[in-house]
Amino acid sequence: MLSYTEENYLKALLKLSFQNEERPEAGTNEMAAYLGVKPATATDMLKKLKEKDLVTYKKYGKILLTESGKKNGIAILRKHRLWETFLYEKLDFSWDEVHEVAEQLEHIQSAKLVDKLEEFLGFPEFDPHGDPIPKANGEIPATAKTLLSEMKAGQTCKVAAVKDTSTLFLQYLEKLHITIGTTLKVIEVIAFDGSLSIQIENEEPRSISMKFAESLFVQS
Amino acid sequence: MLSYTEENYLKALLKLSFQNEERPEAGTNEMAAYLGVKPATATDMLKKLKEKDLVTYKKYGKILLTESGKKNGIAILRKHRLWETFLYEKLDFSWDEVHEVAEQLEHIQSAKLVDKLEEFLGFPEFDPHGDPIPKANGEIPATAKTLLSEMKAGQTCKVAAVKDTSTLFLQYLEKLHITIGTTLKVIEVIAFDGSLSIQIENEEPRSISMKFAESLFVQS
DNA sequence: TATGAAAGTTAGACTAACCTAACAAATATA
DNA sequence: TATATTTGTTAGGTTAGTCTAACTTTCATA
Repeated sequence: MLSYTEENYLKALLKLSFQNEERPEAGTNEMAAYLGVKPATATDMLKKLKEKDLVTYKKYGKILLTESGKKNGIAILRKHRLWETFLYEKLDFSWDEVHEVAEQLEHIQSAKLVDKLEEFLGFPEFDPHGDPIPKANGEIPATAKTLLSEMKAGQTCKVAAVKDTSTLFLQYLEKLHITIGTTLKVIEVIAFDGSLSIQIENEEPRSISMKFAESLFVQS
Repeated sequence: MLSYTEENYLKALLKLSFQNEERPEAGTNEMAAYLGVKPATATDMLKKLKEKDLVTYKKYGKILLTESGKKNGIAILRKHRLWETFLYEKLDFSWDEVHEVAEQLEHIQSAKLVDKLEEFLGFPEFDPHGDPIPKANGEIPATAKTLLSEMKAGQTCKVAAVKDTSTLFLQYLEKLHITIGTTLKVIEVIAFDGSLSIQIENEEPRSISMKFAESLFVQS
């Protein structure tokens, strides 16, 4: 049985490994920063996780999840994303409100609960942010990797997922009526600053920044 | 903000106060036994709760919830019973499985979550065990107080709530096809041992023990 | 009403998760 | 390559919640 905190370390490591596929290992400071604790605290916990064979860890070395650690981490991510979906779909939470509550709900211990919840939601493949929901067996559905910023003028695409899940960005998306599945047409690409002119569904074209275009995954 | 443990102490005290309306106060040992900790541990925590003005506590004295403590306790009970209802109604959990998971879910912090959940469930007044679900304002719906054992031969009633929520009893009820709302007719009362012969809906009459009859609340 | 049992408290210790301050290793760069 | 910066570790301390063992108060009853 893993503690609340141990689970958070595993999830953090998993998320960090997703952020950079080529380099799935993380450093102590990186972990600490991600979790909002001091590096000394992370060092202690990493030793403990190593004892439990959840991570590979050597003094001054990089940290990597073991098979067991990965399995556990994925299980937590699965719960997190299923709960996010529940909050969004069934309880009418907005895009930017689901994360905080799901952070708590993901630690509820009950195998039956997760599986029943998944069934209740109709076995969704993606959460409200477009992130893939791991299956009970640990499989993770394939996901779009194309950024809106990679699109060329004239191309049409659909919003597949958000890369940046900060409240500010999510609220901005809501204001623009952009959600998962929204159709976007790239009207013009401004070479000068990487900004784009896009058409959201059938609305008037509007300009968005490069930062914005690099924060949305799309599917053409 | 209350800790997980503090919340459990408040809920325990509230439940103990319901068990005996005339005597809403509890003792240290009683609390400790209920929570599965040692009396010394309870003493420590009670001092802490007193500092926070959640209970009235004096050395060697009885313990009582303050207004604030009661309000907090009721809020937790509300969450517990709403989650139980969710698990039973929406996720197909059985009568005896809901409690354990709800014990965890009741500690999730989000005012919005509770209220949205209540709305999603259609503002239920009673949980799967027939216990009243406190409203957002702290009001607790009135509840049946008549025990099946108080019924006389010939009387008909409906099951309103279970007094004993032990797994063994709940599973036995399921086996007998008794649930909240089931109609029971008392055929005969055996003076010798307090056992009853009852008819469950339209099934053949069967005999139940006094212990059984004292564990079910009914409404005539 | 004196006294032994029951109920409750205190003192001291442990663990998990955190911290700060000081130090050590690794890495980047002048 | 020597050194400064970054990264990571160690040592020692804190808090919440728990424990055991010894002690004190209260209460029931002989």
